[in-house]
Amino acid sequence: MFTSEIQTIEAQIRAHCAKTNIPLPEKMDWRPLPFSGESGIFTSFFQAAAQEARQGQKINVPQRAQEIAASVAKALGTLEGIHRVEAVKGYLNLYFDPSAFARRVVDTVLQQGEDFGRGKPKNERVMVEYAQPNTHHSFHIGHYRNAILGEALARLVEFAGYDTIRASYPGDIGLGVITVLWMYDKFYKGQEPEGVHERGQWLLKLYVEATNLLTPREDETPEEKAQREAYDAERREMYRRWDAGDEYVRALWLETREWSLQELRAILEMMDIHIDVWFYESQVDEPGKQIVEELIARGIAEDERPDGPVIVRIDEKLGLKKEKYRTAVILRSDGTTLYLTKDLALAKIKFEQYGVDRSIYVVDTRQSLHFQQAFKILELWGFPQAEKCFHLGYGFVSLPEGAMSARRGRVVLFKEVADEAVRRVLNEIAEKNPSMPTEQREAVALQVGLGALAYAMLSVDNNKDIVFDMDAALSFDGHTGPYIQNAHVRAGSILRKAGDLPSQADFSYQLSPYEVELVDLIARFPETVQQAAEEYRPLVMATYAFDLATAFHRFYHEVPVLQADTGTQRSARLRLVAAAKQTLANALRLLAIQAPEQM
RNA sequence: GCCCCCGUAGCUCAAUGGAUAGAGCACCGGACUUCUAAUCCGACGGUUGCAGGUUCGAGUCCUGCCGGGGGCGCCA
Repeated sequence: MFTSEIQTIEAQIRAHCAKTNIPLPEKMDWRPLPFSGESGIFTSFFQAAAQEARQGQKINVPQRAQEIAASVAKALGTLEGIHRVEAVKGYLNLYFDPSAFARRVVDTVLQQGEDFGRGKPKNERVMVEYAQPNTHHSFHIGHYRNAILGEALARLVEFAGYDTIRASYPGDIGLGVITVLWMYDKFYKGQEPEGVHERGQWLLKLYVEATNLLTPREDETPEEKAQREAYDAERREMYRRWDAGDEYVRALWLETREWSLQELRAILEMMDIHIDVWFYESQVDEPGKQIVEELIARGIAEDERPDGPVIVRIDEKLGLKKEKYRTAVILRSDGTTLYLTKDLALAKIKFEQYGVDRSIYVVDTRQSLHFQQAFKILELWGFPQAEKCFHLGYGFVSLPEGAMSARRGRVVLFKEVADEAVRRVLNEIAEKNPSMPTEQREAVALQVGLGALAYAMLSVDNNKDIVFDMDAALSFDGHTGPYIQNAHVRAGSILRKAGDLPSQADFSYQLSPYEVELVDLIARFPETVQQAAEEYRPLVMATYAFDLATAFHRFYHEVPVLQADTGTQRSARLRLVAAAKQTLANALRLLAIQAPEQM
C-alpha cells in the first residue's frame, strides 16, 4: 500500500550506497515485518555484503551486512509515515506510524469497498477450463474439488486484473456415455424418475449396472459369456450409429445428456458458478479428425492404419535422447477420436475463436502426461500460445476405503454431502442461535454448510491428495470456513448495533497490538490477491482469510468498540470493524464462499 | 526401465532462500449477567525421511538413497 513511499526510500538508499560504493542488487526485496503487533517493512543487506566478498574483500558477511544496514539507517534519518528505523543483524526495519497507517488503510478499504484489493488491468486474456464431468454420470466429491478449485482460481485471476473467461467442458461422448445410453434404451426406457438430482443420480445407477453386465467374470458360464458378448456388440453398434449420425441414437443421446446437464447446472448454480463458455467433447470430435489429417500431411503425425493408430513420436520430433513425452496416440486405428484428439481441436478453438493468451486447464494430476503431450504437439503444430498453456494439476480425492469407483458404486456424491452439510448446520443453529427466524435458517445453513466444504477443499495445496472425510470436511470449529464466516457475522453485528458508520475517524490514540495486527493484515490483502493469482494457488487466499479472521476474533474479544473509552476510539474502531468486514467479505468471495450477515 | 508428485508435532496441513519452523484437530487447564462462546487465553507437542553438496544463510535449491502415491501407443 506504500509503493510510492517505498520507491522514494529505495532511491535514498541507492544514492547512499552509490556514494559509499556498496554494491546493491538490481532489485531490493521489501517484505512485511515478521513481528506480531507491529507493522512495517524490512529489507536486508546480505546480498550486498556477499557481493563485496565475491569481489575479493575479506569480510564476514553477516557482520558486514549489519554495518551496511546501520549506515543506511543513519543516512535515512527521519521519514514521512515511518515511526522508527532500526538496523539489526543485517536487516533494516522500518516501522510504520501505527495511527497514520491505520487511518490510511481503513479509509482506503471503505472508499474502495468490494473493489478493495482489485489489481490493475493486465491486458491479458486468460481462459480457465474446469468443471469437466462426464455426462450420464453424477457429480461426485472429486468433481466438486475440481469445480471449487477452478472457480476460486478464476475469481482470483479476474480480481487480480486479468480478462477472464470461465469454460466448462463436459465429456458428453465416449464409450462410457454410450454404455449408459445402451442400458437405458434396452432396459429402462421411460422409467426415469422425477427431479433433477434424482434423475442425474439414476443415470449413474444404470452405468454401474451396465458395467456389471459387460465386464467379464472369471466364473462365467458359456451362456453368460455369449450373452455378455452379445450385449457388448450391441453397445459397440450403438457407438457406431452415434458416430454415423443415426437419428434415433442422436435423439436419445441428446435427451439423456440434457438430464445430466440439468443436474450439472443446478449444482453449479448452488456453488454460485457462472460459466461463460460451454464446450462439449462431441463438438470437437469432427474437427479433431481434420486436425489429425493435417498433422499427417505435415509430417508431424504418422499414420499406421489399418494395422495401427495415428501417432506422434514426440521425443523423436524434439530430438530428445531420453523418453519424456513419449509417443502419443492421436487417432484410433478405426478412425475414431481420443481424448487427445479432442483437446487439440479445443485448443485451436480457444486460441482462434476466443483470443486466449493464456490457457489454464484445471484437471487432476494423473493427466499431466496427457497435457504435456498435448502442449508439445500444439508447439510442433506451430501455435506460439502453447507456451502459455498451463495444466493446473491437483491431487485427486479418494475415500478412506480407497479410490472412488463409479462402477463399484463407491462414490460420495456432492449432493449427498451438501444435504448432510445443511442438516448439520441447521442443528448447530438450533443450538447456538435459536432466535434466528425459521425462514432464514435454510438459506444460512446452505451458505455455512457449503462454506465449510469449500474451505476444506481450498485450504489444502493443489498438489496434495485429499482423503475425503465427511466429519472433517463439515467441521465448524477451528481452521474452517464457518470460523471465517463467523468473524464476518460478528463484525456485522457490531455495526448493526452501532447504527450509522462515522464518515471519518482519527486513530490518534495508543493503538492496542490487536488493532495494529488487524490493520496490518487488512493492508496485505491486495498483495495476497496478486500472489494467489500469479501462483494459481487459492490456498494462499484461504490461509490469508483464516489469518484475518483470527486477528478479528482476537480484536473482538480484547478491544471494546461500542463501549470504547472515548468517542474518538469508538468512531475509529467502528470504521476498523467495517474495514475488516469488507476485507473478509472480499476474501471469502474470491474463495467462492458466501459471507452471511448472521449465523 | 523412464517420468511426475509427496514425506514437517500423535493426526490433518502451513511456511516468495532470510530473524525464534507455525496453525487446526486431539488431549489437559482456564474465560460467557458483556459487541452472539461456531469465540478467546494458556499448557503440551519438532534431529522438517536419511546422507552429502551449493550458499553469508536450506524445511525450501542440487545429487544419491529410503518410504508412499500416480503415470507411461489406440480409457478419459
